[in-house]
Amino acid sequence: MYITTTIPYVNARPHLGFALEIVQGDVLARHHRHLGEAVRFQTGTDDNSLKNVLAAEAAGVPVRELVDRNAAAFEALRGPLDLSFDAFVRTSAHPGHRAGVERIWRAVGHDLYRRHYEGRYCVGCEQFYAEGPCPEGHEAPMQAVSEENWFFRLSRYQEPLLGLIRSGRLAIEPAARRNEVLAFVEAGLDDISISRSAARSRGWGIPVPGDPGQVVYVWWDALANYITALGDGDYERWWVREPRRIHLVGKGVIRFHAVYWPAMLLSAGLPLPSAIYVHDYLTAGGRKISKSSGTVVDPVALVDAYGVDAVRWWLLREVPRVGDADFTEERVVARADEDLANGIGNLVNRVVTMVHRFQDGRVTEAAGPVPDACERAPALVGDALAAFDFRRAAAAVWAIVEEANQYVEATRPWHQDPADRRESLATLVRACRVLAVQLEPFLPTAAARVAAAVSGERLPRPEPLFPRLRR
RNA sequence: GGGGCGGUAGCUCAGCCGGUCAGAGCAUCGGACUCAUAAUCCGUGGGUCGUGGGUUCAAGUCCCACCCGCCCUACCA
Repeated sequence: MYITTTIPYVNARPHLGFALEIVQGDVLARHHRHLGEAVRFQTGTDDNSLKNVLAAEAAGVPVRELVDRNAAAFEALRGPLDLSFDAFVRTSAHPGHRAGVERIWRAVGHDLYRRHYEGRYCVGCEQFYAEGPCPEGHEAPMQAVSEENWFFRLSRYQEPLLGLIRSGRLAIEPAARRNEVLAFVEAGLDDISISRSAARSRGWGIPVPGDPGQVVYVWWDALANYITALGDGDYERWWVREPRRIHLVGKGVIRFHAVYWPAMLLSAGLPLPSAIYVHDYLTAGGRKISKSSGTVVDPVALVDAYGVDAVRWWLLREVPRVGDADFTEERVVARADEDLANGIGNLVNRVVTMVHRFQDGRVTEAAGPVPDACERAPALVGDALAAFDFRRAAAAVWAIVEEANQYVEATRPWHQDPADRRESLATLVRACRVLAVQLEPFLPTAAARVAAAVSGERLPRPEPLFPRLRR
């Protein structure tokens, strides 16, 4: 399975919204590796946008410097968020990217033409708008643009796209997003400008092959990363032979991924992604996350404050598949205390403590069945993740904890005779081991701690696995 | 203007093709237990399922209109 996240602009440091996407990708990647499948999980940064140029100008630093610094901050999410991406692609630095963009440009040459264009461009969106203020609320004034650009005959691909999307060969999830894209395509597609003058780009970006006065439109450039970052051999492996090529994207960039990108690929005669999963946004305290309103949440600071387990768990356990989710630190803390400290941590702790108190740390193999949730979890998690429902998947893992605690209450090992107790504790230890396995894609380090706490014939001394964050 | 998605217990939400669907979790209250990070387990509370019509033997569950929120799209003025 080939999984990608979008590659964010690096005009600023990463915020929690991107953390959501990359953690979701990480869970998918870990889950499928767990199943023994070959996985490539790729992320990166969009270095070439005009937005980055303007941010650098505003900060009074060279573009290269600002881009390098912020891109490093994105790549550095790996540690704090426990990410397992296999490749990190920077569009201004990856050795194969520029050549790949040029190759694609030439491959779609039959669909390109030059045309004078006038429009109003929102740098915040990296997109043209008809009139009125930027619908996304970006404050930078619209740029009146009048220049000759390269255009792509998107209009040719209306019917092919409709066929692909309707047939499901290009899956778009959730269904509401698929319908949204269909409605957009059915309304008719205009050709799109895919270059800008080098002057307007301040010389930043990838020059149009054979036309150094023009720079490739940043979206065209950025989308290409999904295949340019694959070397020749990997391209074949991951974009041609691999049947599952999945893009994780936010709702704001759906059109680029579900319309422009597939059309590019069709024009170039290349395979399309197999699925696009569109997640919605996080809000912070009920407000849209934005720099201007001071609602930006730094995922690294959150991890510093509450730990990676609390942050990942909240993102996975509470963010719904459809619809925005509201972030507050209180919810992160409450969820962590409830599920991690009082739930998983306490369960493992009470089980291991009993094993030590009653059996000197020794545990045997369980003869009887484990709680149902242990048996059901793998299938439930698999089904939920196949539907990109991370919350439902996390709930299936959580059910193990719930049933194991119920098992403790039902058997009351401290009142059992030694033989029965040995069986009860063996069952509980086994349940904890299953829990550790199932938890791994979601909370890799926590899962390792759980596994270590219940491994071996003689268990280590119990230690709290999760700190209580409040109370 | 057109299209789409939501509006279900205090909060967050499940409820697919109509007939135990009026539910779960949290919070509240009560009880149990003592192995555990005062953790855990059990029970309880009752909300006209946005509003008004309609179809049906039967509607959160289908149809129509309207109100509210959000999204996509187009832009009349």
